[in-house]
Amino acid sequence: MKRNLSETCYDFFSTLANPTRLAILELLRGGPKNVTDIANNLNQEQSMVSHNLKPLEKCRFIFSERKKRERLYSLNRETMEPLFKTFIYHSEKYCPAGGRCLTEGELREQKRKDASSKVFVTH
Amino acid sequence: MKRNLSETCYDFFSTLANPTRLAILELLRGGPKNVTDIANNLNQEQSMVSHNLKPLEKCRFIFSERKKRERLYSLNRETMEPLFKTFIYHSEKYCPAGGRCLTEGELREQKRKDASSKVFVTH
DNA sequence: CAGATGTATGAATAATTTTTCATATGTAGG
DNA sequence: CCTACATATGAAAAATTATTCATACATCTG
Repeated sequence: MKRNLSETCYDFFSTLANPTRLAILELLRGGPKNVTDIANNLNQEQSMVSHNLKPLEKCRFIFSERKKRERLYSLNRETMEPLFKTFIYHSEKYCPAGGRCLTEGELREQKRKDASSKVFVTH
Repeated sequence: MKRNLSETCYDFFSTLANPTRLAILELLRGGPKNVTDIANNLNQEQSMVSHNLKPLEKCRFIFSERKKRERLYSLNRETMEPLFKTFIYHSEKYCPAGGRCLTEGELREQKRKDASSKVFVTH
């Protein structure tokens, strides 16, 4: 029952496509934290943090273990660091507009640059 | 005006978090295609394909160039291949359930395995 | 075991995103 | 310049996802 990339990737990327969850992942780069700490750090409700931790753990971007009363969440660095690295490389090379995607005008400008510097690749 | 990861990553990952767009990216691994070809291959409306091509190009996951009447879209392999590679590695190691995220039961089972095989990392 | 602390859950509402359909724009050829 | 082909766009409707709030559950401590 092999499934193709586009099917299997969807959970993976949609779990990452959320500002709160990305903020949690970034926070956990600094080390394991419990739910309350995460909520305080991000200025978010505890229940919202819990709701968002669930898909992150389901996809195993984070791990968790109980420690006394609390539950410590930690980052799956093996996956997340390469992912962040690819993002950073891409955004620095292709999206120099402060790391975000391009506006219409910026896109036109980039395409012009690409064309003149032969970076443009059509394969 | 440096922005943190969680802000800048959002466009990047949310553009990938869509089945149609993932299918387009996968299709373009096979080489450049025009809009009509993509629509036919995916059995989707042309307008829907166009709508989905836009964010992909905005984030520069794909490039495009006009060729006579049509417009040829091609994959930014430099970004997409490492991304797919990270996904495949992750899903094979952490989500052996056919490449998708885990169900409740599967997650418990995995955590048990992690614990016994010392793969579990808390950092 | 009662209370305190920490976390998870369900369900309603709110917000965002996707899809569709009609139509506009852009380009090449006769 | 008229027509056909190729692609893009806007706006409404549909679908999905996020957020909130109340409350349940689980664990530790005295």
